[in-house]
Amino acid sequence: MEKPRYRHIADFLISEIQKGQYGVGDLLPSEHELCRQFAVTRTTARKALEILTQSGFIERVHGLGSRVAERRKSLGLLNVKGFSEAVGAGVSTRMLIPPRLGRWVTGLPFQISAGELSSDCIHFERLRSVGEVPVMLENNWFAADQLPGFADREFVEGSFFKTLSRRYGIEILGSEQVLRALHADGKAAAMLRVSVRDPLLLIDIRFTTSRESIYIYSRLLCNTHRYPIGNSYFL
Amino acid sequence: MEKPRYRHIADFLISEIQKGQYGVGDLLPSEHELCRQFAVTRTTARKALEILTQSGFIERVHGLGSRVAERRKSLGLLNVKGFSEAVGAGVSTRMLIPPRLGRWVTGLPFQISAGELSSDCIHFERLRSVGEVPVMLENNWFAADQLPGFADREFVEGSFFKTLSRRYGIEILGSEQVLRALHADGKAAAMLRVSVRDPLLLIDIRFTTSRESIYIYSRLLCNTHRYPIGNSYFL
DNA sequence: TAGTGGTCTAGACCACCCT
DNA sequence: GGGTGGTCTAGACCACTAA
Repeated sequence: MEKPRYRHIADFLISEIQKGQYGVGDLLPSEHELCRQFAVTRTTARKALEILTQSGFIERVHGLGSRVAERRKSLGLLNVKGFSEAVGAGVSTRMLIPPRLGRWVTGLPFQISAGELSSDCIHFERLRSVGEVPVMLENNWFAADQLPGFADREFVEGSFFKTLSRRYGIEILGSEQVLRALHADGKAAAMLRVSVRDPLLLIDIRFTTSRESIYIYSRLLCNTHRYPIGNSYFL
Repeated sequence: MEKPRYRHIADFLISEIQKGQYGVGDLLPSEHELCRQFAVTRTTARKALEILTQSGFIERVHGLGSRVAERRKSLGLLNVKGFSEAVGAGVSTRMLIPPRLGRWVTGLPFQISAGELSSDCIHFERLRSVGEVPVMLENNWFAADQLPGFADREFVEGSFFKTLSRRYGIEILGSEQVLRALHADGKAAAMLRVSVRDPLLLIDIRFTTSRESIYIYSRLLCNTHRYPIGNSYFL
């Protein structure tokens, strides 16, 4: 039942990175250094570093060390290449409904657990644009009792995921997505500045996190006409 | 420059699985058995098995062994949960244009290399249905010179990917996808039995494979009205 | 050249599965 | 109980990076 030592070491290093003790590009302690600090052999220290590698926290360079990596390039479809990455400079985000207590969404293609439903729900809505073109209407829901004080403070660097990581030590581990194409209704058409009945892409996402009981539910409504949604990943 | 021993062992085991020496659910030789066969220590044998685990070839069960797994659950969007898996029994595939030499597609959001363009192109088109409902029109393109004799034989168990794996030893390693919602044009509407201007989901995919020079290009046109496209993965 | 990560050996103890 | 995988130790040699 005890956590293995390599897991302990990995968790420690991850929390250090999340706390900002090591910035992007910095070198983590070497394998031998970790062996000394935690009184383990290199096999064990290496296994810990391997976890960080495969989770995308570090890149290992032969002869140099373990370098803290740019965080996750493609986390499902939410990290939208072709707009927040590909387009880069011209991307902006406007908060339409700031985080606050609200009703749980209905109609998502995921089962929301009884535990979650018994908690209050925090919801917020944002509009993402490329230049002056609105391209994505984004809604997010999650259980309030797991993230105390969430609604009271600004996001870390304007990023929801950075806020989860830095403030609560929560990492996104994976996601489940359901995609549909549909006609724009009146409200969506107005928000995304398209015609009613124009085709839009609806993406429902359930993110799993490093805390077992916490899921993040997102619904993205995308105008893909000018900026299609890109997504890549590798096994 | 020499391949490490664990890589040798992993490659050997993968080729055995691809050749069908071990079927789904079968147990691979145990770690100790591999140690004997390849005259290595457990560390090395384990590292080989870890590669197979992370590539999705096997599942390891404590106290039992390494069991050959059902191949890849979520390979990008092509392996469509919510229809070919979720719906299961009622799924059918009809070959509209069997594999044959054709023109390279234009208009995909990927750069097709000069090497590929200088080769002939094999193309085929399939229609996938759930029960009587056509839900996806699928087109595939790839360089003919890399897969000799491809057009001359039937698919292995009706599966394109199984054919690549069993016949050519090629595994899909990852994919890059671009998504758009668009109006159905006349041809698409007829094929998918929807109205002209109904919203459809267009998915363009570039698959990377275990052979560096080989890519598979796919274009999927999906009627998501009744059967949305599902996709999940984990880091 | 000193320090780093990559590979590998030869053991050990334990928890788990099956019979 | 016998075999399996999970964890861990205490070394070794090598290739790579940076000063």
